[in-house]
Amino acid sequence: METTGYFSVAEASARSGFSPDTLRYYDRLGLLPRLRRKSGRRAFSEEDLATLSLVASLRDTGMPLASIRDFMQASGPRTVDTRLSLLRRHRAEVERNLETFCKAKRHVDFKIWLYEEAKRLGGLAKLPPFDTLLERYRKETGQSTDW
Amino acid sequence: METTGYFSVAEASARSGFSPDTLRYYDRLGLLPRLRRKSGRRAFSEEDLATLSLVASLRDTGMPLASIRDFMQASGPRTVDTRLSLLRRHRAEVERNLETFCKAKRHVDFKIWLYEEAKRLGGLAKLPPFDTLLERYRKETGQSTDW
DNA sequence: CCTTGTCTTGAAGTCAACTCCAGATTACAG
DNA sequence: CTGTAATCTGGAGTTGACTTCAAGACAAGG
Repeated sequence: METTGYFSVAEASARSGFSPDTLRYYDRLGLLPRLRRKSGRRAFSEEDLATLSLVASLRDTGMPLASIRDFMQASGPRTVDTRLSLLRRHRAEVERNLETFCKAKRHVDFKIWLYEEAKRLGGLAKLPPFDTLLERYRKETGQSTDW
Repeated sequence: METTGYFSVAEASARSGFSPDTLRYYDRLGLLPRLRRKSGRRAFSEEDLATLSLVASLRDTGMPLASIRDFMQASGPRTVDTRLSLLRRHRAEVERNLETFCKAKRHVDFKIWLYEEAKRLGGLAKLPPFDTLLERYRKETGQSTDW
């Protein structure tokens, strides 16, 4: 149990949402350079948990683990500059991914609308020509169809 | 060259953005059930290109290729119902992914703000306590900090 | 007709991110 | 003190999505 201000792998797993195996894997990859050991066993501090939360966010926005490692291992007098530069580069990438994602989502939304329309009319065969459908969709939903 | 209304792998690649190898791979997985052959070679129709565009959107929103195959192979009298149900299930997933993604992005945005602040103050060590920083960030940017 | 470029296949290789395993060690409850 | 549960390590296995390869087929231009 947590009495020392440090957490075991199992506790860190419960608090971070990563599996124990994934935590050990991340440690091995060097994603947690400040993680300490107590008699051979990993002892996660609050700071390590905060690091894990950032790891999750970077990973969830598509940053490769190798880049997360580079970020986490940045140290020395230029730490701030290095990290800022890595984060800004990543944010640009994230912006592009979000754009791609939303565009693709709009395509999926249109397809759902289209099959709902087909269902209402009683079959795919009964749908009007594609151009007409696009027109109607834009009119009814106000969505752009730029995919 | 395109004279027959059909496209070779290379042409379909140019028009879809998928590599020729990826197109053959997708065909092998069954993502293009309506794709035909002319004397042994793949002949992509306009319809196939439209299918590929949807494949891209489904993939870009995180649908596994096996699920895309299931969607594309749905046929028979219940095609519309089957596809609608798959698409709706997927959209729910997409909604969740988008939520996760945006939350993670906000975390990254905050980190950038934090390192900019550290730079302005002349080092990480000069930053005020974390709670204070969160407060300031919320005030200055109007962003929630729910990560 | 012949060369050249594009296509075909099935199989193997790659890569990222886990995930699992075996065998050894150690902390803690009874 | 002893048994059990959690941890450790190094390494192997898995999954998904490609990517590359080798060997053969064939169409079109010169």
